Amino acid sequence: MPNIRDVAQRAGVAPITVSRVINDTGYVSDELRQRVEQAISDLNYVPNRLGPSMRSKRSNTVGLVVADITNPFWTTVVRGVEDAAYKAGYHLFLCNSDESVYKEREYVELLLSRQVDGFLIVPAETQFDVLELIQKQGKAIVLLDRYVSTRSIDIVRGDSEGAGYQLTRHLLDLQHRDIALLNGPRLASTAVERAKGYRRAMNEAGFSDKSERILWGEYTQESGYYQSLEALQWRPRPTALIAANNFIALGVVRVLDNFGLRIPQDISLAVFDDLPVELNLRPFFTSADQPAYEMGFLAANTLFERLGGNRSSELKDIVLPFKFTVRSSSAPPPSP
Amino acid sequence: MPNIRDVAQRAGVAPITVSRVINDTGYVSDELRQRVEQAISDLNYVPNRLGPSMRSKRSNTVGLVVADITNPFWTTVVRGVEDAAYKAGYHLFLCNSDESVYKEREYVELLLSRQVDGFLIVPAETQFDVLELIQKQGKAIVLLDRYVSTRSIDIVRGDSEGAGYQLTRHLLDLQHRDIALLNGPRLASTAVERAKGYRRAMNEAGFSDKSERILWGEYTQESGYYQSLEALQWRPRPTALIAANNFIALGVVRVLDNFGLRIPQDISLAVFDDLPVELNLRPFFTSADQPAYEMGFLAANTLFERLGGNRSSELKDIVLPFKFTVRSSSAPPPSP
DNA sequence: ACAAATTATGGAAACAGTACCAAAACAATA
DNA sequence: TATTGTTTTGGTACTGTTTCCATAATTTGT
Repeated sequence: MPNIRDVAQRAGVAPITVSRVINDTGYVSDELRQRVEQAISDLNYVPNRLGPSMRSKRSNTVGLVVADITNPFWTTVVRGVEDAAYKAGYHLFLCNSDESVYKEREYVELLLSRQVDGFLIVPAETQFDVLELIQKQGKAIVLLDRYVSTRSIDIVRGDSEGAGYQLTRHLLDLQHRDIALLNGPRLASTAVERAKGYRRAMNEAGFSDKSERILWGEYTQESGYYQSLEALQWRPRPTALIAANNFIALGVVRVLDNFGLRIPQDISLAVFDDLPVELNLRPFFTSADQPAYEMGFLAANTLFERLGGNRSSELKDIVLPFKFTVRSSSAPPPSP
Repeated sequence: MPNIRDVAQRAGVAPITVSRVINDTGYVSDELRQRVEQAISDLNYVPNRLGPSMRSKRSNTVGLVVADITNPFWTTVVRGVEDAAYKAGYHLFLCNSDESVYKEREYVELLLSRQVDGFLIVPAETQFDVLELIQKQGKAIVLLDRYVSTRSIDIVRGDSEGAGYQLTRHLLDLQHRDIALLNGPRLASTAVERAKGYRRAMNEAGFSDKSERILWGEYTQESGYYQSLEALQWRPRPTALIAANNFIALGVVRVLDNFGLRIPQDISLAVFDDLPVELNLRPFFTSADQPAYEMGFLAANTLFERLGGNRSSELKDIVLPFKFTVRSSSAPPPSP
């Protein structure tokens, strides 16, 4: 692989002149420019951006750490990030944390050593000390959807609390009284917020905190499966379930199918963030959808802005509205 | 951000000694090692891997260019790649080509200038001259699923021809005679192969090439929508449709729903690569599933092997078997 | 006791590009 | 003609780390 000196030699100029041709900076006569361009194409020269990155301490790369790109919600977020990065001339390092704090830390350290300019992260837990590490290195961070206890970080997130309230309220309005929330991990801020919204709606409807029916678990289909198995054993049996994400909902449906319980005739179901409509054969879930693509796009642009210079500007906490859609998975409870 | 010299100074040693401590190479006395480790933690020192990358011409990064991570099939492939990369200590640059040759080229050039060690690519078209560019730079490539006309490149792919044959054969066995294939782009090798399999089955059943019913389009829901609109106008109307991927199938379902045509009573449907089962509420499509995760995992490992040294070994063309599952979207044609 | 091997440490150079400074050639102005 | 400004080109230094080589210091072998 030729370097800038090889090109310079072939064109009979100094390396710096080649640099000027490539980057279109400074003065270069037409004659030299032509000779340089010829040499570049003769040698199939591709400039090496590692050198400049070392000097300028800017790599134009960003680390993207998500829990699992297999989940269509995050896929769409990633897609938004990617589009924004493409437009802004940044490149993405894709990392899957699998909700593991250990893997998260490992990735962050590796990304730091690769000199990424900034981070887009979905933190696995609310306690997030890796973050300190990043900030000590003077790198920018923007959180995706989930916040952490240290609040001094930019974040772009969905309105989990509001969505929790809305879904619960919808079921209450249908006259449900026994509503179980099949929630995500206690350590995910989104799950905490969803529970908050649920509680607010329940309290407003005159239920005390004691009648809370919250099951903490994970954002997986398996978790949804076991959570609904458990919820169905409660007496009185819940007449409505709220699934804290799309995967949990899928686990729920499997269980209800097994038990021969019809949705919504026997039991109602409302869901957070849903599958993207285009993946759904026949849209069915009453759901509160988060604007996944916008979340990714906005978060990335927030990061790039920070990297562009305005480090001083105030902390951002962008909360995106959800879209509530009533479909056929919710109805009034069966008459007793 | 401190560098290795800062650490060395603080520990009262030479930079090279710090390097030895970090990488656990060569001889270092316990005393110095301890002093160095202290200095590292005092300064929050994170080694910069850009320097060594420049010297060694190995960045331990790989460019991953896919058409669209929004498609669950590719998402799963990417996930397989990511897992393999994590294990092998590589980092991934994620790029979305959107099936555009232009974007593809742009990304490849950028990735080259970032000194990636190799490429994992889903080529947008069968003609792929960007590839030459890569090979001229002496970088390794492994293709994902789709081959290109120049066959001198490693590839890991699904058995598109076999799956095409199997799906068609299944419908023929059910006594369908008018079977339309709603296919992907003419320039995608997978679509070409799927058509081949379809033809082979049709010919075997005694149909001449003239009775071919192939509609070329794109691997999108929209394309599936318009393709099925067209196919339904043919006389005799097809009694069965084959969708060349999951998105096309979703477009088909939308149209059939609109027309009030029941699946499979009025018309049968068989599908390539399907949605991952875990995303399907109630699995429904008779389908030929490609092993997406394995494809990504194997392709990545093939690349890492090449990067590990055995450049000389012979060309690989790994064809993965599909999984054929009969579900409720296919049945005998309605009696006339 | 002396040579040889082992352990321990450091200096210089190299990777690729560009920012900064220097310097020449030429044109325009006083 | 002298001065100033503009255009054009190049030399040097710097980024962070490690490979290669050199040089001690210490231990082992005979």
